[in-house]
Amino acid sequence: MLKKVIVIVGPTAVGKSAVSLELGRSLPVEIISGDSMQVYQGMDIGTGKISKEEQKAVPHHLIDIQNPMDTFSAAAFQQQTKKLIAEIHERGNIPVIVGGSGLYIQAVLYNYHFSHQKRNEKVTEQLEKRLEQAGNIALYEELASIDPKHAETIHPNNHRRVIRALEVYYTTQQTMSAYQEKQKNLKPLYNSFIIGLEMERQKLYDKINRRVEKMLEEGLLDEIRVMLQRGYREAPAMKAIGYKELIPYLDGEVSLHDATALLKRNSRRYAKRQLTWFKNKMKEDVHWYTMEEEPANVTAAIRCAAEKFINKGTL
RNA sequence: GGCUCAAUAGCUCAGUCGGUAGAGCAAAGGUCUGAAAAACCUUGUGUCGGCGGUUCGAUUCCGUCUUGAGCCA
Repeated sequence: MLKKVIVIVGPTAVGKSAVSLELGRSLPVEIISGDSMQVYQGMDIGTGKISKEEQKAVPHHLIDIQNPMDTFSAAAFQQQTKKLIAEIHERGNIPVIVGGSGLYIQAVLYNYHFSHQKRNEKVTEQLEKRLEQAGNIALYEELASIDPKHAETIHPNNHRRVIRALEVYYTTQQTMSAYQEKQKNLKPLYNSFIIGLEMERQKLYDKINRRVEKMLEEGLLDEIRVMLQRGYREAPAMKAIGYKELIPYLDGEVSLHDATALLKRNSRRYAKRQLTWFKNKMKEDVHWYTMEEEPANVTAAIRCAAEKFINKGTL
């Protein structure tokens, strides 16, 4: 019997956190953030973290667990989340994973077997150097001769994935497709109830634009200044939307107006990418809810469905 | 009131020596197995301001009207 897990997914700014807090108010749940950027300390406003008080009202996990200097990863998320889920079940609670990082959540729910080899940055760097000298076609052809099947799924311009595939091969002597071959018939790890939140596109975009304005009012620029003072300029986490667009403004390279416009646009495009992931990768598993005029009614309906799911059968 | 210039994609504009059009941005769609808020791929959306005239054929030339900008009164 698989154990129960509730999941809330959806594009940025639809209101996932609010719904999760509502569930937490009346159901025996603990919340696991499924967000690749909320793990980082010191990045609060830009990543849309809920307040410390709200975090206390319901137990929250995987927020502020990582120094921005260190890279987090889908595999690390998977490992920690599986452990957390077991602990939460032991306490007699139901875990609620809420977030918008598709790969992260997918890796947990469908039990992806990542290659045993961690990312090896030295090898990556060497490959990046070679790419610069020899060009992307050369590296791509190298991959094609080693693992033609995997190469077919990657566009030659997608350096990152070409390099990663080569890196896996050179450090483990196994091809990417060999790894994927082994996990053809993966079964879901949990009995999961996946709630998808959506909203009419234009309304979502308006909400995103407003949210960006609000973040600025709340002091996003100061938050970034502090991050820069602490020496995190080159940290991978600073590639997050909200940070990477405003740093050039703080450096005096672009106007605040232009930086903000870019930030809004990137947020909109991000929301669209999230939607294509959830709709196409997890489609038949997601129960969609539309967050329209009366969010309170939708939230109530979701709460009801979640309660039914919790009470159905055994834990 | 007179003169000049403009009016083409959601926006900024290019262009057609007359054969119904194309860039950038915005946008849409998609890919994804250890950076995923990352990285990458695909796509042109149009009464060419309205109405007439010339012409086999007008977005292009001519007239007129409308709107906007500038100049002169």
